[in-house]
Amino acid sequence: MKTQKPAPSGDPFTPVQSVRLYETIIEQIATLVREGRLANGDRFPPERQLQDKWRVSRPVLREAFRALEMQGIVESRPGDGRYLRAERIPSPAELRGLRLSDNRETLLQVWEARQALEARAASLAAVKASRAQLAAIGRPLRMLDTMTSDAYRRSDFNLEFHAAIARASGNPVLEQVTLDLLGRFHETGFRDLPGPEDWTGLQAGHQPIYDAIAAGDPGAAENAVAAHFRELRERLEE
Amino acid sequence: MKTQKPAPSGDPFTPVQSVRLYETIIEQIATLVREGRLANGDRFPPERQLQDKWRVSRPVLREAFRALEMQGIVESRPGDGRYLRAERIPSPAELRGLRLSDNRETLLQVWEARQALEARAASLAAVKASRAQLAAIGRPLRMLDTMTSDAYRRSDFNLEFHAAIARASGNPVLEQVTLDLLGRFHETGFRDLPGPEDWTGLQAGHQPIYDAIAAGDPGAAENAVAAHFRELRERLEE
DNA sequence: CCCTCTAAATTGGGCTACCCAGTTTACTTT
DNA sequence: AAAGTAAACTGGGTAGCCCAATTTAGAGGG
Repeated sequence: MKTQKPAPSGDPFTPVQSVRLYETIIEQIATLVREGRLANGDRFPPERQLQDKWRVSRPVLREAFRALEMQGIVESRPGDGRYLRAERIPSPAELRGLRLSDNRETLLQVWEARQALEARAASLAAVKASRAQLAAIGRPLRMLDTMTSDAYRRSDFNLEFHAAIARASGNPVLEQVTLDLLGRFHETGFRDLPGPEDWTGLQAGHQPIYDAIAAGDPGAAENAVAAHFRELRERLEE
Repeated sequence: MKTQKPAPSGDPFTPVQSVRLYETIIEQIATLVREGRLANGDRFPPERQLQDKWRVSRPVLREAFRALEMQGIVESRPGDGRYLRAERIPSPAELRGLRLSDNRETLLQVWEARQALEARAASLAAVKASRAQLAAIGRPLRMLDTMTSDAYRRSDFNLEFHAAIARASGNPVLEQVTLDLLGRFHETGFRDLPGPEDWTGLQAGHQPIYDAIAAGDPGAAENAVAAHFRELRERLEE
């Protein structure tokens, strides 16, 4: 942490979080789709037209479309138009992605979701992992073993280890979702958690996972992941 | 499907997908964070200053920040400034969310990830579901049973059923991730899949899940979900 | 000296108007 | 009828302006 401003959020009266215009525009678009006035491959009306219909400026319109564009819901083709690339528009809550506070509870929740996903990933990896992918899993493990004190880089290697397993599952969807949670997990204070001294314990939990995958035993891999999470969970709950 | 323009994408030479300015700005921001020049609670430099430093217009800056804002990575406070609300900025690929094509393969991948998550969710729901939540699971099931031909509304009830289980898990993170996949699954052509005639088979797969949750048996719930997915998967693979 | 109140500076939210480059469309020409 | 060309249209991007909320600095009073 750096300057770490006091995070001005201590006011008792709720911040009310005024609604941004671009959000209401996203709502409008969602309505458009929900009512069936626009289907999957269709082209949106041009900016200038929507701007007129919804009474907002072009920049605001573009903010909304940009946000949807990044989610893969809309595709923009310069000189051509914008196209719907989804069957439905997720609710604002879904679009927002999950907002995690960094209390112990949400940490455990992320943990739980990760366990479900990574157990599966490990199981698949045990069957499908290539030699290169196996090496990718082993590398951060060895680094983790070698490193001594640098907690920051250690946490990176921990992330790398789990990411490598997700990748080795051969399922891009599983991988992306796991990566996402991995990221959010990092946010939610990775270093708070294992006592700074028992990094060896962490490593001890990783090794069996690697071994099971290397041995090509999906059941063992799944169990090893479950055991790893269970142990860290217990350490966390006390 | 409606007008369904021919989806102008058949050109052999790759579309190259020119990089948008706002994406490069996101890269810049990510770099800022990666290099440690900005940490979690910190405030960003003001728009006018970044605009000067990065040589882009304010609208472009705002598009970038808006996109990050929707992901919960940045918080904007009018009259105050923008704050980092994450430990790291996801890679562009992660930010993009997953782009799914609607071939059979990605469908199976989504399937796999869903199975991992929903089995867990059902297991948790069996232990923690309240009466109201149980009712919420049962309702779409009954509707599914009653309805006859309207495939569209049927698919909605199917979604509702799975969403209710995710919610009953009591784990918001698990719920959100599942919901996200559920949405993408819908995109990827829900109706292609079960033969339009054996909706009863679908219902037959749902019932045991409900029963196991109602009975408070986590193991049975997990197995019921696994069986349900396995069956549909087989039907899909042929 | 400290607290309170006020006014100016700062910051994000939003709009208007303009220019540019790629695409499509319509029209002319061959 | 086919090919070529110019105009119209569309998203990408910029510049400059105003507004409201917030912070900050300073004046004033105890």
